Order: sequence, then structure tokens, then C-alpha cells
Amino acid sequence: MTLKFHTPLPPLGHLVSLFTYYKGYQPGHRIDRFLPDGNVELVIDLTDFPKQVYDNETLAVRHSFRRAWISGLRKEFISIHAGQDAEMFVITFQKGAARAITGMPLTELTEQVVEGDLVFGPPILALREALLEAVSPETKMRAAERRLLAMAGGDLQPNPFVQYAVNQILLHPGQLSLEALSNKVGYSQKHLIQLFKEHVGLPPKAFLRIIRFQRAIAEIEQRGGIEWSHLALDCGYYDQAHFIRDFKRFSGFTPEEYLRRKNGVVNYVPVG
Amino acid sequence: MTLKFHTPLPPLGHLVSLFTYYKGYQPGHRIDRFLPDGNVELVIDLTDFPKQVYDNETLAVRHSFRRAWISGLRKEFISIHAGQDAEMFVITFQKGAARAITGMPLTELTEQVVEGDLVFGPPILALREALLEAVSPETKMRAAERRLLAMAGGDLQPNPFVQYAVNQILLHPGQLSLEALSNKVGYSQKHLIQLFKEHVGLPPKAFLRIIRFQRAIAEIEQRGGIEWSHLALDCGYYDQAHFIRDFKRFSGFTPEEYLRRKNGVVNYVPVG
DNA sequence: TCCGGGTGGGATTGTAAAAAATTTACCTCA
DNA sequence: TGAGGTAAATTTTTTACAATCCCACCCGGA
Repeated sequence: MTLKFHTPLPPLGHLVSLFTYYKGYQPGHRIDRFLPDGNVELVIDLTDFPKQVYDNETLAVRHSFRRAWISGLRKEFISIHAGQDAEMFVITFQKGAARAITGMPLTELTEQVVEGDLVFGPPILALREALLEAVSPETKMRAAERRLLAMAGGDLQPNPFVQYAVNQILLHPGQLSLEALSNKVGYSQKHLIQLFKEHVGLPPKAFLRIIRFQRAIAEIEQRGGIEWSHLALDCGYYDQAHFIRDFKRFSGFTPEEYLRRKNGVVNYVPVG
Repeated sequence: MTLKFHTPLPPLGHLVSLFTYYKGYQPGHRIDRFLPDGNVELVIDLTDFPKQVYDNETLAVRHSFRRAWISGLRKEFISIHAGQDAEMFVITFQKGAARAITGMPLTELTEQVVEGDLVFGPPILALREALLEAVSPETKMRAAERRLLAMAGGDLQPNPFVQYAVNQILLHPGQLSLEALSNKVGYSQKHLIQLFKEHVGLPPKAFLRIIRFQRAIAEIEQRGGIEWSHLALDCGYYDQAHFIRDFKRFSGFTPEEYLRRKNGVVNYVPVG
């Protein structure tokens, strides 16, 4: 299996946090539950086989995507193709920065997976072609950098107010009042929420809950023996009862169940 | 109001942790709820007015005691005379050490208040007379020391195994397994429990829960703004829900209610 | 269009309680 | 002292409810 990562430098690095390329991953299962991770991703499938999104309960096929698609912010998990026989190039955007490339309010992508050409038009297929032509993972990364810079046009600066708000949330998930935040940003609470939604795709509090959940997920990965009540408080939950409730809302699993079922890949849990 | 404390030195200090003398305390209420504090106390009333124990719910008089009584370990609060017009001398025993003075298994005093002469016979009245004759608080303290040493006979060493167990519980309320404890002590679990009950009055785990509760009470006194879930974890509770449940079992109040009703004297809450 | 204000429903928080599943403590009886 | 049964505590999960906060919707002014 090939698995390569690349972190673009600025100015593209302001918009894109990570490129991931993989090929030949052969998991022992067909379907993954993909947890809300607070990221917007542009996925380019370098094979010709469509990839499915399944119904969370029945695991029946719901949607099918080919070549390129973009997945917006989600508050719910989705059930997706686990990646057998796949060759994928995944572009993960910086949080709150995707708008400069998508050119549309991020709310329009929220809770959705959307065909790439509906968002980007023909340039996305050109990007895919370029990726197919590039032979090594490294040249693919460079091709992607070039094409994305072109697609972004001149506008490579994410909105600084939103950026500040996003960073505050990333720094202090847990205790953070929207009132304090909007005061610091200098906009009215209502305006900040509008701005935030437009650039991030979710209102600030909802985004914060996802970040808090992700912090819990990260702690679970790192810690050995886990005491849920300590972990809950450390991650900013009021107590472990609330932690478990949130955990289940976002992941569909209770924490113990998640521990039992998770395998190596964070945010992807085998379900079928 | 007069209020004097005295901490006896060894060897009596092995058995007695504190003398308290007070006179002229005039609280604004009639009845106190006395919370379980893990202590055995010998109370000597230097007035002739009997002091009542009330029904916890109806506050009707349940028992009445005169001159001297001893109060064993309790898992439940009791409702007692708040101390108006009282002149009292209170002897607080070291935890797990009262047996050398009472001469009887502490289980026989558990959840009870017992007349002093039933336990100690005539010497307790002699002690009281001596306290009445002594004019200053300081001379009373010295008189009490002399009499108690005499009452203890030669046997001033508490059982070291029980003492060790008690200290372990005092040091680590929260995470402490009886199995580990009895292994360290070197007795079988069963034997340790028997010994512990005989000297302390309650089985180890029940005693531990009271100590843990007392730690919470102490933290509440010290901290300013209180976050229950942090306090609960710091005191060794599994989470704040369990803290609240235990708190209510022992005090009859929810933590917030306790905060509202408590006044200056720790472990005594006005109820009537 | 950009920004702020008002209103009201809904979600989150803080506090409390409790159910379900294990594990541990304790008691009895031999 | 030992074995084994029962009660109780712990761990994990769920639920309730009031107070507060968030934010969707609708409006108005610049």
C-alpha cells in the first residue's frame, strides 16, 4: 500500500491543510462510519469505479459519486466505502478557509457530499487529469498545488475575523461564550454567526461541539487506560454524562462501544 | 462566648484527637443537623439541662440525654440540640482508636448515642465532677487528660493493623481496594473486616465513604466558586452524579441546597 | 449590501436522579 | 478459616428539568 501526506506551504497552506494520497489500501471490511471531524474535504478518485455513500442504518446504497466530490461539514456520521481497491487523492481544507476555493457559502455544502463539477466546474476534471498524469505521489502533490492555486484565483486570504474565531475555538473548546467571542471580534453576535456560517458551514457553537468531540477522540487515541469521567472534564464537557451523550450523537457509539470497534484509522470505524 | 480547643499529646494523643470546651454559644436556631463525620465523641454536658435528639423528619423529640453521652459512628445525619445555653466539654477520639477507652466493640455504638455511664460506669461522672470543679478551660483540659488516662488503664495503643488501614483510607479515599488493603495488612479480607468493625464501628468501605464525603465537605469550605464535577473527581467520586447521590445520602441535602443552608460550623447545618 | 436589533423556539448547560451491567465487599454457615 | 451467596458499590449509560444561551427569522437603518 502507498500512503503519502503533504502539507502545502503558504500561500496555498492558508487554504489547504493537507494532501493525502493512497493506493492499494485493503481493509478487511467494506463500509466505514466516517465521524464528523470538522473538516471540509475535496476527494479525487483516480479510479473509474464509483464510490458509495450508504444509509446509516440499513447500509443500503444512498448515493454514488465518481471522479471528484466535496464533502462539507457534518454534525452526523456518514457511512461510506471503506476504500478497497481505491486510489484517492484527498485535499483537506484549513478550517474556516475553504470558501476562498469553493467560491460559495459553505452552508451550501453542510451535511452533504456534492459532485465536484457542481462546485468547481471543469477545472476540477483538469485537476484530476493532472493527477492521473503525474506518475509519482510527489509529482501529484506538486500538480495539485499548482492547480489549486490557479482555481483559487487571487483570493488566498481567508476572512480574518472568522479565522480568529475558529482559532479561539480550537484553542479553548470547552469554556467559550459566543458573547465573549463576538465582543473580541468586534462584530455583533448575530453578524459574527452569519459570517461564521458562511465561511465554516456551521454556527460557532455547533462547530465548537465538533472540535470538542474531536479532542475527545484524540485523547482516546493517546491515553492508555481511560477514565471517562476525567477525559470528559479534560475535554471541556460538563461531566461524563454529557460527554457520553455528545459522543453518541456524533459517533453513534457509546464510548466503550467505540473503543471495542475502532481500528487503526481515526474517525473511520468499520461497520460493514 | 468561650470556645477552647486542646490537642492532647501522646500517649493520650494516640486515643484522643481533640478536646473542645464551649460555653455561651447562642446560635439563631434551635436544631442542627449533625452530619456523619467519621468521629466518635464523648460529650460531657456541664449544665443540668438534658439535650435532645430529634426525629430527622418531624423534628419531634426522640431521645434525651443528661450529663454525659457517647456518640458512635454514623452513616446518617442526626438532628440535635443546636447548643443554646450549653456548656459542653467534647472529647473527640482518634479514628479507629476509641476502643482502648470504651472497652467494648465499637459496633455496639454505631448509629447510636448512648448514656455515658452505660459505657464507662461511675468514672464518667467523676470526670464530669472534675470538669465542673476546674475553673478555667485550661484546668478542665488538664483534668480531662488525667481522668481519661486513668480510665484507659494501661492500654493506650490502638490496634496497629486497624490503625494502618484507617490511615490508608484517610490518605487515599477514592481509589482503594479492600483486597489490596488486606494484602498489605497481612490478614485475610474477612479477618480485617472483623477487626476493623470492632475498632472503628463500621466496615472499611462504609468508613471510606464517610471520609470521602468529609473530604468533599472540607473542599466546599475551602473553594470559592465551586464546579461540582471537578470537586467530585478531586474527592475520588466516579463522577458528579455519584457525588450528588452520596452527598444526599449522608447529608440529606443536595450540594447546592447544602451551600445555601450551611452556616459557619462545619458538619452542623441549621434545620429548625 | 453591510450591519445591528428584537423575538421566540430550540439547544446546551448545570444540576440531579437513576437504570443496567459488572465488580467488590461483606456476611453466613458450616 | 473457607466457600459461596447476597448485598452493595462501581462503572457505564440514560434521562429529567430548569435556567441560560444560541441562533433562525424577520426587520430597519446606513
